[in-house]
Amino acid sequence: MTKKPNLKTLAQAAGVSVPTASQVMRGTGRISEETRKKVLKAAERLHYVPDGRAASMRSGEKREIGMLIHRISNPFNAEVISGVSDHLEGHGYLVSILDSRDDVQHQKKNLEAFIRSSRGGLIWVPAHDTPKTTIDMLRTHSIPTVTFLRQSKFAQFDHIGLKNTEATYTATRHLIELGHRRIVYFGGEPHSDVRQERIEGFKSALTEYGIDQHVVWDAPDDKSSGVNELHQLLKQHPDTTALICNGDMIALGACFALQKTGKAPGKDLSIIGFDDVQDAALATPALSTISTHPYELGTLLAKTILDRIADPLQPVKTSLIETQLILRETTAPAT
Amino acid sequence: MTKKPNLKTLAQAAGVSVPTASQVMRGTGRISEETRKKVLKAAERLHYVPDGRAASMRSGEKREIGMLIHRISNPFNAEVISGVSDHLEGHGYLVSILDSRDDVQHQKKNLEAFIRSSRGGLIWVPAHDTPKTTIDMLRTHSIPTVTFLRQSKFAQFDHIGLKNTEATYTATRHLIELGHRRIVYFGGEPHSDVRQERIEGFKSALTEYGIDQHVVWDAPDDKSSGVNELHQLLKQHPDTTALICNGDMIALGACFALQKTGKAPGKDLSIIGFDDVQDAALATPALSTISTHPYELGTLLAKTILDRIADPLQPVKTSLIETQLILRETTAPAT
DNA sequence: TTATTTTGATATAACGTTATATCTATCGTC
DNA sequence: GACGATAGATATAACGTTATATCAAAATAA
Repeated sequence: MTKKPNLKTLAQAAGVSVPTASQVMRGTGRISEETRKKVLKAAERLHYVPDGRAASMRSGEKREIGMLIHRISNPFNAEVISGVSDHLEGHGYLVSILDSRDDVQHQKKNLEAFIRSSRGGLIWVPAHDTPKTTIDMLRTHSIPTVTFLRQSKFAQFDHIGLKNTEATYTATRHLIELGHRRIVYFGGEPHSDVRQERIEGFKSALTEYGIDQHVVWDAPDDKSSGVNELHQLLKQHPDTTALICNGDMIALGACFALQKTGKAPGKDLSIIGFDDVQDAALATPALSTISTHPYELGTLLAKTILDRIADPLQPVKTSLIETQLILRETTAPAT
Repeated sequence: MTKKPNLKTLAQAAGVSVPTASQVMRGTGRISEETRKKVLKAAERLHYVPDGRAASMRSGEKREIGMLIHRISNPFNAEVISGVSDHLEGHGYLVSILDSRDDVQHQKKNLEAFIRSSRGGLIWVPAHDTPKTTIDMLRTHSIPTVTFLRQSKFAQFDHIGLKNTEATYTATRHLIELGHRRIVYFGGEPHSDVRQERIEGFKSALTEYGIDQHVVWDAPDDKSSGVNELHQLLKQHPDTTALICNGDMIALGACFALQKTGKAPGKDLSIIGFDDVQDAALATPALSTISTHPYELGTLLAKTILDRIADPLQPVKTSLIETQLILRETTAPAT
């Protein structure tokens, strides 16, 4: 087992100096065709790969971007990641993912390690209730950062978000025009800012049509919670005719629970989800939902972080992505 | 915007030498309580964070493990990742995820960048048809590597896998004992070794019971493919009474397609999935499936890579995880 | 011809750590 | 009071790169 080759051994093998070898490997400087070939040949033979740590430390360039997100298995996030990776790989960056599991402890640990590792930038979905100290940590080390989905209360980072208020406003209005009057906002956790925005759109549509019963139901955003909580909800508010859900998963859970009791989503209770995950279109009945454009969001994130890295002092930017109401089979006129 | 503090500025601020500051930060060496406090105070004030690149380069320690997997959004993988992270974070490692999207081009790019970045180890699901050159690249740089799910044909790495053959053997046998005779292996891609193992178990059970019709149906492992391909399958093999599926997603797709045509999974066609994803239990009807133990698998992966790092020359180990046949509502006696 | 530029290479220092060796007090021991 | 041992600090070099300055030889210009 021979030791790992470095520039020194490579230079010796090729019969040139260390800086020359370095220049050949990077394609910079003035190098004759002859020595170029010599070095490349030796590099091939030795399987030489530069040490990114040393290179980055000396040059100050960081060719790695981290994404710290709240749920790695969320299919929406997976699409975003694809968009980010495709764009950044094209610019020579490595994109690596960290999972905070929406837990501030995990998040803190990950961020500390992240800062130590000196990457080029951070694309981040802050965990719920992220404390100010965590934000300060990032600010202090002036790491190029873009948040998405959730915006930090405490610090100004570049941000790409969704037009949440507009989205739920449109969805709620659609339900009202179908004749629904008892509409419940279903799911999400109380502390979530994104959810707050969505609730705002929900309420403003209701208010606009003179409906003053604004029911909001807290529940985790997953499928099993949708199953369990729907019963509670209907027990407490039996006159409910429609749901605006905080996510597709809880919406699908609600559909499932409804069917178990012999009722039909759409016919007996109109349900609108959020995200348009793959399952939404494939469910029975197919779920009406609000579609975002995750891949495009990813591309925009990539561009934004590159801009920020290129010019760290430019003013902070916020972009909001349009959403689209997709009507499938779980929405119908109120009876 | 002041410059990033380093050991030198920290040492100056605390009025000590650089090595002393370093020792305090790492808690090594002989340090008096007095100077310890001085340094820690200064570190706090300056928000000092060590540069992991420099530390790692000098000490040779790499406190970061990479996971390169084929589908980041796969809920099974998410569980594995949790298991790995929980264990490795406890040992002071940062776990970062790379997504190959099961594409050898992406995989190669990612691995090259990975090698440059000099991490401590790799936990890897090789993409389908991973070429020998890619394996050689890893071997040449002698990176501590553990594969899981899929094993590399060309190189000997530590490996954690599933008892695939045993799993499908048991499942198939169960179907036969329920009276089924026309059983089809449904889904997966022809090149997959894992699938090959599963097909082996499937066939050996059939053979054991004297059934010599061994139908295997190729199809991508996602839900929409299950929906589309089931019709083709039933057209070509109308006497099919049961399916062993290559994954839960395609199984759920098949259930869905069946229901669309007015038939009932379980009653009209028995279906067994693989993985036991969250949706399997929540579907209507609930999916019978083969459960693996992803979190435990993750823990085992973490332990294995730590062992390998601790002693790179020890003999290669392979462990296979037990699976469990979970009977829900999509399996019933043949009529 | 001499002066000047260009080409192709190299020497040197620096990035921020940590390992190793070294050094001075102070302490305990007989 | 002489000696070795130890506590607590530091000097120095090294990890593997790249940026900058430098240099000799060849090419071009005056």
